[in-house]
Amino acid sequence: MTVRTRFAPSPTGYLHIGGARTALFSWLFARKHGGTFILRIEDTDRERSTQESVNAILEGMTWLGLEYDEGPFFQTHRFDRYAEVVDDLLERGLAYRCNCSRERLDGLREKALAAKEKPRYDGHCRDGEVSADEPHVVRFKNPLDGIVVVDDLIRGRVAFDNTELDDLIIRRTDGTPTYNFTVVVDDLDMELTHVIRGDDHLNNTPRQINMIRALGKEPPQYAHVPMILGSDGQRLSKRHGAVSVMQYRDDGYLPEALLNYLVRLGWSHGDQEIFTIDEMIELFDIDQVNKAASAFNTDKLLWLNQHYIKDSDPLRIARLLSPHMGKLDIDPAQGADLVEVVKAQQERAKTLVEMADISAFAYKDFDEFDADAAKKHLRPVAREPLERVQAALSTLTEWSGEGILSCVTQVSEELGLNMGKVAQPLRVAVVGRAASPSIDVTLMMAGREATLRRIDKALAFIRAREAAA
RNA sequence: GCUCCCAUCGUCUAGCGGUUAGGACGCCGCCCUCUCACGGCGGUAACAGGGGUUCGAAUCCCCUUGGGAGUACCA
Repeated sequence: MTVRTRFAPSPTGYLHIGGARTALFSWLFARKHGGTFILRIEDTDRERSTQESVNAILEGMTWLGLEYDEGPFFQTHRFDRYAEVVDDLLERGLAYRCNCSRERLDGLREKALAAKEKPRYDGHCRDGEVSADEPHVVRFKNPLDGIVVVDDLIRGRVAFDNTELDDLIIRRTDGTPTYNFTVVVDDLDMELTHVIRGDDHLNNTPRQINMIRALGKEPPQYAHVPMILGSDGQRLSKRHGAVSVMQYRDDGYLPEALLNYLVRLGWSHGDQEIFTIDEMIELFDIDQVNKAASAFNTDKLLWLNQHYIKDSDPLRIARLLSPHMGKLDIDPAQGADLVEVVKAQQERAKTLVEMADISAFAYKDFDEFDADAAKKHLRPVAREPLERVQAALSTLTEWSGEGILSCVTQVSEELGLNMGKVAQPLRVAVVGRAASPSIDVTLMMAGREATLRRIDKALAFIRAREAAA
């Protein structure tokens, strides 16, 4: 039997972290077993579904590299099929028309709550004959007794009593089908073997199984993955910190870092933390997935992102970094070789946004010195070292790392100072702040002109300071 | 309220009857060092509580507590 899994988001928003992980697990499971991964858009809620969301979800999947083999299928394109199945159920007496009023339903609900019971439809129309000509919904005839067992790949055996379930609506008054029903029809029609989805669907599963059985079929295997919580331990939701996966791209994260982070959220393979995509596919196993919800932790994502930035081909990083430079009004083609910049900054940046920020000095002058750095390093004592190093640098016939370094060491030796006493003021003068790659690389990045010019500026700064003292 | 699910360091987790309860992120030291990083070394820190079962429980069972989900003519 070929494995067939699906990811079935509803297009009522962007692809968020939780959805992305569910998609990842489904995708990995299919890939591991040489199966098929299907994308299905559950857009039966026509009020809230938007094309914009569909695009956002597709874009997110693409960015993460979670390519699907079939789909995307849209449920709104399958209304004829759902109608057909509802009619069949109706004919076979496994579903019935119901015209109970909103008021009656509300009353039922209130009464149940007052009696400390679970609100349930009472089956009022179950045996009645509501005409197809009057407004009505169609309800599924849920078994009245017995238990439904969900053999969950992650949770184990979970049993529900049929008396806890009621006759759910499968077709609305306006003729459109409802979620729990379309899922059943689709999962069956698409011949899914494994349904991997969020924990929040566990309670829907017994109803779905009952419908599947009514349709004369056997349910697929289920695996309900736990939720992802926000860093505060609260549930991640659209209104609570669940940001779009595309936001992570914009914030300078690499897709492989996000994927690696996500796969370790709720799943593990011994003590291993770093997984290539191939390793994930090879090692992933659904029954190694944790049962407990887990909290999203940005620090760890940051660590992974840095790891992947550090380990990646500089050429690729440069390509990904480019748009972030653009946001800083920098055209990387004008100035230092971006690939060289990446090589110099690879182990200094946790995100591409940060890398762009700390590399800007190689392309344009900064507005002002970082206050702390200037206070500490652009002091009167730094004046002579700066003047000397500037003089030495200006005589360099070739602007090279070796030449730059020898200027700095030579000046520090002449003045009997530690190299830091020369390099730090020089660094602050050229970069505007106290941290940058090694001094030779830094000056190479800034270039001869900018270096000499900025030293002038730093010297002016020191003189002004002396004058003020 | 009712039904269902869950519970190991702050966080992600290993553990699947016998371990000094391991790793990772973070944090704190030290080393490296022209700064920042990287890297190396070391440290901090957990079995929610209570009952059982057992020669022996983080591991199995029950209860409590605490989280979460569902309870829609949403998905």
